[in-house]
Amino acid sequence: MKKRTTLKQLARELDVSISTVSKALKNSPEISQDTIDRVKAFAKLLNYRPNNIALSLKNRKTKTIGIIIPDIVHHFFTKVIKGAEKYANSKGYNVIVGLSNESFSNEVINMEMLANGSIDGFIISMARETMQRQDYQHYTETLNEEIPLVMFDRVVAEIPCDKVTVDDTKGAEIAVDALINKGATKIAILTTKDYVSVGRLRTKGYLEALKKHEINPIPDLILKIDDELLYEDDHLDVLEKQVRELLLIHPDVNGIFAVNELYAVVAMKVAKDMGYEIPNDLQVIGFTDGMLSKHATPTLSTVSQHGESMGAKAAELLIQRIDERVNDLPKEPTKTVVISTNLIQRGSTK
Amino acid sequence: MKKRTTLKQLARELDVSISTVSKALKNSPEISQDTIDRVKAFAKLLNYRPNNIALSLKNRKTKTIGIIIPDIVHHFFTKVIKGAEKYANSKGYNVIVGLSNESFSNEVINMEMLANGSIDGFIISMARETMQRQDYQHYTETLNEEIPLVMFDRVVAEIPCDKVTVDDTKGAEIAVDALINKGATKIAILTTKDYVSVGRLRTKGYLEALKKHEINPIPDLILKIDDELLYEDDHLDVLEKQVRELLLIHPDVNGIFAVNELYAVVAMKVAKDMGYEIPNDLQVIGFTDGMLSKHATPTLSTVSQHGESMGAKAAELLIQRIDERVNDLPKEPTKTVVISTNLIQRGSTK
DNA sequence: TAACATTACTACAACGTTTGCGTGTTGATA
DNA sequence: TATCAACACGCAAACGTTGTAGTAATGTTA
Repeated sequence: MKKRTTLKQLARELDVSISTVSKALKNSPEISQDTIDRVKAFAKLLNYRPNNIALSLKNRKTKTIGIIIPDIVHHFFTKVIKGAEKYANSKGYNVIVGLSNESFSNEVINMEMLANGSIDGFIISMARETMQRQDYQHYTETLNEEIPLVMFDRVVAEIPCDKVTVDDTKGAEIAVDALINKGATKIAILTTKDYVSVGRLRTKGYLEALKKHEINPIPDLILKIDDELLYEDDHLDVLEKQVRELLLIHPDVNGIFAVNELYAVVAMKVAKDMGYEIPNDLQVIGFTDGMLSKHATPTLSTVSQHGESMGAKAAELLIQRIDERVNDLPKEPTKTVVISTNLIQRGSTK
Repeated sequence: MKKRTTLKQLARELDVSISTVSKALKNSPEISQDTIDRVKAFAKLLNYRPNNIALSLKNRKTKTIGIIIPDIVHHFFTKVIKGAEKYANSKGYNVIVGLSNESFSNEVINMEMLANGSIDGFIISMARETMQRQDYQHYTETLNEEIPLVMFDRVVAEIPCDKVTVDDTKGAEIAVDALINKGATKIAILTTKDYVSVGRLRTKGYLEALKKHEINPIPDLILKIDDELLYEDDHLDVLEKQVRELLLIHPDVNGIFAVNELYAVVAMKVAKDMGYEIPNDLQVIGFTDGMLSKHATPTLSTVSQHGESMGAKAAELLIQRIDERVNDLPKEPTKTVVISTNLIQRGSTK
């Protein structure tokens, strides 16, 4: 294996010491201009570039952050990565992604693979299985080892770390409020099982909006979908069937709020099949602004989560913590940044 | 900053040498069972884990690969990452992602950030700007430094490295062939400017299918869209306008082949607006099987690229090269693996 | 009992950097 | 001409590992 150019090689060929070469490349005043020029010219010739690994070892920091997400084939997470990567890069950091694939053990393994010095900190959104199990040991261990950790979107109160979330409750409330103001009187919600924090919170917002308008919630209209394997192709059928049943039993539903865009699009599809005209007979609002919302027919009104901002904010918080740790600054109390949502009105509402 | 447990600490506390600790943890026969047990117990107690960076420095390999892609908010690339990550992880590798954002300089910067020892090899899909400029210096430099490089999807013949592509020409040909067999007689293509290799190749396939059926290509029906900024929201309007004009001038077009799913979905939308009924009046096939295809109305028939397989294959080729390099094995000639596409028939074709 | 083998360790170098400190050579000053 | 700065550079330690070579203290053999 060819070895890359090192200081040692430059030193040998130039017949000076390694330290001289190192210092010359850094324009140290200890070194004569003459030598500096010689060293630099030769270094350029041999295309010398300092070995990052050696630097990481010496400085005890890697300038790399790890992002662990449940799934990358998912517009929202993708946006978050983009935002985080952009911010991190601007600060000289690289980004390693780990995919938990919604599995607890994958999440643990991924974190262990990285927590051995490969990264300076983590940005994490919990795997579904981790939420179900409520086993957070790997997070606390990470924090015990003083590896900074920032959670986003799917967070949990028990872990004392910085967090970036969306105001799920408020976002849902605003969406349902909008449906009501646009004339919807009987509104269903397509949500997830309660262990998914975002599903729970958005359901809460739905209920609050109803309450505000003095509408009694009807249990039948609250569809808690088991999103296990939802993104696997076959399992959308289940969702379709449930929505169809709902509309058969309650044909006068004239508003649907879905906690993600996929549910919303599927609901629209079913409704259209059943003869509903959107948005006249039935108005629909989703959550998460992705490709589907933009290009569905009709285009889907949706609550935008600003994934890119979330990613950038998470990276910012994390890098602050890293600095704090490296420079032994006093520890600030952990904070939770709430990124506000906003409702994007499109064709699925009046 | 609290320091993590190191061999040195263990050694000091156990009152043995560092090497003894190191060897004990590896069950070296040089060390007595007694000592091995003591060391291991103590190591466990202090939660010792070897520092990866130190190992990377010593072994001169990082067990990390870099993936540079134009954009992560893109279903296809996301699939590729997923496939690559999965394979890489199974081989003990981590994945760093770099986003070029379609910009040449970002691509170069990202590669330079990583080519200083942070990674063992690259998996790359070219930025649009790089394709336009045809400036491949950073690739050749990387190869000169003997850093293995595997290109996928957007590849270029000039660079002597392993490649993973899709049979773009064949895939397009099959799609257009299918349209013809299903009764389409006047088929338009929505493609990109020629510097995008996949656009060029898919156009070629389109032409070949026409030729096979002895249909004369009509220049008007070949829409080469400038996809600069296409994924930025505003610029879809341009595409819409072009498709509308095409259908106004040639209202008897009864087949459309689009080189990606977004073009296809937009085309369907315009056509529906203009009163076409899909698939009866007009059949549409896209390329790349993503979320949009699955959930558009009607669902979109599409040529699947098998992104995940591509990613896995790219990672496999790369890791082979890394092994080859590390173990000083004889260099195999570079190879190009073509992943075959297949046509997924959905609602937009008869 | 001298020579040798075995056991169970330790020392050291190396991976590629950075940096504080030491040092030899100049030229200027007293 | 002895003293001293300034200059220009080298030395060595450190970051955390691993592996080779060396070494005491035993036990075995002739």
